[in-house]
Amino acid sequence: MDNTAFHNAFQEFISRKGMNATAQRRIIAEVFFRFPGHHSLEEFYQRVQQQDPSIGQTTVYRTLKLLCEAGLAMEIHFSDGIARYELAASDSHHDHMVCVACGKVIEIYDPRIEKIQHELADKYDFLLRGHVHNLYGICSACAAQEQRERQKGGAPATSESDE
Amino acid sequence: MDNTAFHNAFQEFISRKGMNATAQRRIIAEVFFRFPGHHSLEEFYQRVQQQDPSIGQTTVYRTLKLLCEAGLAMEIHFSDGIARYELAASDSHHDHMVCVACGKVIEIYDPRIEKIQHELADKYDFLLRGHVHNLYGICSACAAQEQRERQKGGAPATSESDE
DNA sequence: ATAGAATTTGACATTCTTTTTCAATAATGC
DNA sequence: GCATTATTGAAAAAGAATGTCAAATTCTAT
Repeated sequence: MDNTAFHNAFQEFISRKGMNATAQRRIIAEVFFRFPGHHSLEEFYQRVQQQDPSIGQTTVYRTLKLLCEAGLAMEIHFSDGIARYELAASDSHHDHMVCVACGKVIEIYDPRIEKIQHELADKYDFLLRGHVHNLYGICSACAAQEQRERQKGGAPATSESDE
Repeated sequence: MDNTAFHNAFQEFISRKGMNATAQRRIIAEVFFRFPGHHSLEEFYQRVQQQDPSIGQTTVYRTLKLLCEAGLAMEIHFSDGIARYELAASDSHHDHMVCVACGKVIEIYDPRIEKIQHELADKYDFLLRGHVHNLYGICSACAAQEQRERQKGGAPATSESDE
């Protein structure tokens, strides 16, 4: 996969803001564009460390924010309170099915939803920059588990491990 | 509006877990059911304080978590890192249009999306418990503002007030 | 009603993440 | 090369979420 277009867009944003292109920013953007999925600051920091151990966490944090400002990244939240960052390219999608019992995340995609989103943005006169769409539920494995729990005891403090 | 059904559901959940019904829990649930929209812990705490100043923040926090566990509340996140809680009733919706420039939030609703969500849940074999659907963009007012900024100076540190 | 056991509460402490600060470093323009 | 300005990274600060624990409350069984 070639991320030249992303790098160019970031470069363009940087210079439009009158900022400098630095080695750190390039490396962090590189890692961000090449590391698919939704990851926390910590996870990106780990990856960046492997490329260049001298880069600090603060710089990774700031560069991720910068990527968000540039419209290239999106900050997303599931339900654990940790911010995650994801590529905000038009051909990437931000629809997730999250199991509230085991935390499993499945990426989902439905073109009809994309279409409706654009309609809604038009209706409310918004310039759409991105979206977060999370469906929360119980996956089949956890549902079966819960079923078993419930059949066993009458109502014995219904499993603490709900989170 | 009558929230008896909600109170009953909460009561039922409480006793099913073998917990006690207390005045605090009743008051907090009352405030939660009567205070429409999506609010932070702090906001609920303020409201609860007005009803009964002796109730502590910790208890509000715990009761909101409890309401989530009971499936009556949902924890939602926009992009400021603060958890908000919203009624998770089947006839309430969790679709928001958020302006990333001024922070304005508009509630949106489209029955087609609801329908597709159920289809997707079926497809991936999930028991749907709720969802969060946020569209991020620039509202018309902020878009106009941004346009003006851009035309003025060439690229004078393009407005710090981006958040 | 009342004692005893268990739960709940609320102030405070702790943990964890996010954000700011500031001196040192690096880049840029002259 | 030198002065100016931006950037970096360690550490501190701020802020939110969660844990602790003694005191208060609730429940259950007399």
